[in-house]
Amino acid sequence: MSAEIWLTQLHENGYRLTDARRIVVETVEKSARALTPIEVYDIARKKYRALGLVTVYRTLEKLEELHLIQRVHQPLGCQAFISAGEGHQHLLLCQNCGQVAFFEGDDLDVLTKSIAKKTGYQISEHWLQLFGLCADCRPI
Amino acid sequence: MSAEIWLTQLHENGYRLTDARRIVVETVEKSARALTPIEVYDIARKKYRALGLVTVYRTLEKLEELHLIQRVHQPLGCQAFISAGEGHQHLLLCQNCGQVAFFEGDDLDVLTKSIAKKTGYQISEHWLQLFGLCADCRPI
DNA sequence: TTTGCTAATGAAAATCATTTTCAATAAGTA
DNA sequence: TACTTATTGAAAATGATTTTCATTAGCAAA
Repeated sequence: MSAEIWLTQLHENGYRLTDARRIVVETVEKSARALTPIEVYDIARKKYRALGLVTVYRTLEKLEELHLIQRVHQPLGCQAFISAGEGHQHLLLCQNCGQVAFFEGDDLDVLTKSIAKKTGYQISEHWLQLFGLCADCRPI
Repeated sequence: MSAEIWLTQLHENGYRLTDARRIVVETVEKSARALTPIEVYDIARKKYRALGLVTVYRTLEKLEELHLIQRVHQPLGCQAFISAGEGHQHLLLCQNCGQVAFFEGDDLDVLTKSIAKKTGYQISEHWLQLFGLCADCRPI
């Protein structure tokens, strides 16, 4: 997914294309790890000094609404965002460098059905996230 | 797990048993759904008027540290706590009433190993959470 | 092009959750 | 019972996020 596609998506949904939005989109889209609003602000401001933090919050909000980015939940906090994978994807986070990898939702169906039977719940969604060390960070 | 056991755990770890702690423990332990600090405060204060919100925060912090409660991550926020299950457990949340059910981590090993192979990550932890409607809330 | 409407902006203020500070109190041991 | 010190609640401080508002700029229509 490229920055252009994100901008097109914004435009098609009635949002105007501004310099501030272009910079925020580019920053988030480029990053291999999840970024908090402040981090986006700090990085983006290197290229666009006038950018306001409020605009970062507002742009992230819109990108999330369009499912172009997703919030990443971690033990230390849940304010960071990463580019959303296409389709139903799960996250794999490197605990050392923060790099995020995506993987397919594969088969949780069997587990889900068994849990539904045991608990009486009607299950409609699941969150799965793995933590570990990426190929670069793990010990040899 | 009963409130008494939690209090014993606190005591054994060098913490004093106070009325404030007893009330907070009882409130969280009794609840079938995850409660935020403010919710704990509001409920607990009905029985113990003098309770301070700060004490709620501090008590929850200690209970989490002793793994007696755990934080629950949800789309709308991640500040709520629920009594922790014993051993490695996952959560199943009712999207209507908020009730929380626990289930065993069962076998994610196969999936985990396959993902590790594909991505090159060394995987050490996983988070799995299911959402749905509990037996009482689901349509007939 | 140029114009005009209005969405979008950034700064400052407001809000909300959480943490820190501090003097008074009370738990639990000696 | 007395003493030590962890714990308390109130108030202040902090930090993240949201709201307000006057100004600016995107972009559709002329």
